[in-house]
Amino acid sequence: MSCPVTATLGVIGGKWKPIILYCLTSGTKRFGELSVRIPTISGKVLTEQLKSLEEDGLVLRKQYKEIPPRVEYSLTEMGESLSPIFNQMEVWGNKHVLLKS
Amino acid sequence: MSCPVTATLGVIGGKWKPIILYCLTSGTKRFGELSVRIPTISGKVLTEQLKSLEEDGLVLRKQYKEIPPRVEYSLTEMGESLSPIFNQMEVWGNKHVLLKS
DNA sequence: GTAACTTGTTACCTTTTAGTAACAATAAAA
DNA sequence: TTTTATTGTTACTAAAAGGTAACAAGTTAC
Repeated sequence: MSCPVTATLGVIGGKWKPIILYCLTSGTKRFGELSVRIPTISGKVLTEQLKSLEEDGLVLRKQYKEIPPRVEYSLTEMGESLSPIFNQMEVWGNKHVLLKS
Repeated sequence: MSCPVTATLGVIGGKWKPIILYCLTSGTKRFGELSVRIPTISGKVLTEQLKSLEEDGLVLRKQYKEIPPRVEYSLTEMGESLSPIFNQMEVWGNKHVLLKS
């Protein structure tokens, strides 16, 4: 594949990944915190997407051996490097969607 | 909805819209040209997505009354304003995906 | 001793999304 | 006169994605 945008979308594209990644740009979050911030995603799907992001090296999963379980998700360096994309989305959304209504 | 990134993704998110929009950043394209540049999308879905993008004011559809039909798609001013987002995706894709292999 | 806490997994079912094939329309080329 | 060209639409089918509910595990609080 020679198109860099297609390549990027292959990793961060889809219905849920961008929002999950964006949530993590404001710092480490537990599973439950992510669920609260993204209320429309089901637990099953959140688990699946986080696993996929971890496999792609964008998200770090840190599990504490406690009961009840505690798991923290954060961005890797590669995940952090996505921030310019989300910054631009933020700028655009403020200008073209939120200020419209 | 108060999150600008969620707002942006509501308009340009999904499996196909980003790539269609990105294709159009390099200028007006006919339906057939888009099909060639995005070979994995079926005609049905391309029609559906273009219609949705048109309804959201990102894409302009210009139909010529000729036989065989000729239809040209281009970005509106609002669609053009997305380019910083795609530029950042281009930068990221080159750096983190394409140069890896 | 029983319930609640948290982060999952799994099985099953529903919904959404997407693919395929047939059809339309008509002027120009073969 | 039959085929080709282009951009769709529609009906039907297949695949992907997502939702729900049950279950697990062990410590702490009731």
